[in-house]
Amino acid sequence: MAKSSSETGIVNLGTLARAGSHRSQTTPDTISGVLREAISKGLLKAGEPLKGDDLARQLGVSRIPVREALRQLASEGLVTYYPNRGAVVAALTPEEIREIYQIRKALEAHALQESIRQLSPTILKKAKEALEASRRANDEAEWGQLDIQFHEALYSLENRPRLAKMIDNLLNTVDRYWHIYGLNHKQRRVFDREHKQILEACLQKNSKQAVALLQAHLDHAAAMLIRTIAGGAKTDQPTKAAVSPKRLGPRKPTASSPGR
Amino acid sequence: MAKSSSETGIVNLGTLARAGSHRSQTTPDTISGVLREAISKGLLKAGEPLKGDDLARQLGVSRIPVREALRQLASEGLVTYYPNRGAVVAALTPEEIREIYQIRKALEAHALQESIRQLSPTILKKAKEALEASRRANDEAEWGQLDIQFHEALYSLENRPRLAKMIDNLLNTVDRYWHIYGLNHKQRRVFDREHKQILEACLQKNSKQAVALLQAHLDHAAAMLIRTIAGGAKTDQPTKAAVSPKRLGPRKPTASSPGR
DNA sequence: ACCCCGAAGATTGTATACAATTATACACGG
DNA sequence: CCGTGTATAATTGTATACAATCTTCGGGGT
Repeated sequence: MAKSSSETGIVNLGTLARAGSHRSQTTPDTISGVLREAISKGLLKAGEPLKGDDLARQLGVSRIPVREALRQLASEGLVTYYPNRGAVVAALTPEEIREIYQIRKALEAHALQESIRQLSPTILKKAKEALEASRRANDEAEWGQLDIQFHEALYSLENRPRLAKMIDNLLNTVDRYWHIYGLNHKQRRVFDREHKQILEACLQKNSKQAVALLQAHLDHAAAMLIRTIAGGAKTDQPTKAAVSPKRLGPRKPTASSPGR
Repeated sequence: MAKSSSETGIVNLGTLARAGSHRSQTTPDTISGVLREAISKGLLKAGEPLKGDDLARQLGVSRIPVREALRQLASEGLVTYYPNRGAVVAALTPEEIREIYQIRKALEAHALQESIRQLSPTILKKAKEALEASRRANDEAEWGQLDIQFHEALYSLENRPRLAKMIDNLLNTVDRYWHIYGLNHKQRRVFDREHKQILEACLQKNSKQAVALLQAHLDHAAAMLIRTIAGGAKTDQPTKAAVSPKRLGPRKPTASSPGR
């Protein structure tokens, strides 16, 4: 078999698979985990084709489990599936990002509201520590992790697995744009102050204010991100205009959603 | 090959596949559509194993596309996947149902709030018609369909595909319990009155009240459903205790969720 | 009788092979 | 030069075959 055209990017997924904490019980889950991380961290560019053969070879498996992983990611919205033409990393329009942040606002506000009455000192301490650690973080990725830890600590998601999954899913979907533009870094000051305010409201069990502050925080983040993406000359790919190496036509992707 | 043990229930999926509107572009989507419908309509009982071989034979395909469909449904939460032991129809505990309704409340309240300012007369008329048609509906399923139409008309989900998908997904997940217990029928009066009130608030563009009424409506529905399930001697299966023909052990299912 | 162990059957998991579809390159006619 | 049609290559989609795992059932030991 002659070498396949483009080796699906610069990233070595095989390495990621072995190095990372992706030792799942099943092969497709391992693969979807690796790809999820690669996508949410911005290592794979939006629009980039995810070819079954390439991925399979890089990961040392056949295309069957790869297909299953891709289908799962498609169902999560991280990947767009074009029938008979394969999967590409999902590209989000500013409008979609806006929608996602609106949904996040609704879900996370709900999560915090429910959580705030039963916030134990232990949890509050954990949130505070994440916040403080984030001030000392010295790279983008670490700050992002701690940001998420801070938020999720306050939400008390342990007993609400569905809510947790939905929020995580939305986070994963937008995360990469923060990484790509290095926005976390630029906004650290602002976000840190907002986090501090939210935490204070939680300490005072002032749920109304905490929720309002959280919503404002998410609004700011969304506005920042959308402004950067829409306005920024620099779109998704670092230098050259290669959004879709093999550009995929205008055909619509599978809805894959419940039909009503 | 000797005949496989149990033919995956009483339902003839092959028929459903050909009869219904499940002519999707891809085989796995067709299959997931059929199964989604069968599950959400309550034709497949909670805990019932979904064996790859059976489904493949009934649908006239191989197990490969079936596996992909099952994985997608697992990602949607309609099916629970036990590694190396296959998939079963997801069983919801009262606690999970409560969680789902809380999430629905958050999402649908958001949807309605955003939608209400731009509700056109056309849309309001459509909602009203659905409501009126539901009064004339003479079976469970039809009423359910119109109920959903009424709600979704008011939410204006056309421009918010992710939100639409998430709401639909939650609906699909809990729907079968209403069908199984025939609860829609018993609650028609109450629900109809509540729908009417919501519609009136929308007509007056009173978004605050409309949202409050919607939330109360969902709270009532959740309470009703949970009371029935938890209290009802009749659990999920009609007569005999056959929740899991081949009972699946206590091993945990795959999380299949983003790992943090 | 009970429990532990092992073999047989059933079922899932995946690699391989092939069919179907789509993209690409190139010659041809306008 | 440009659009069009056709051959070729690349890629996806799925059936089949086989390996791995799990469940069940029965025998031997206690």
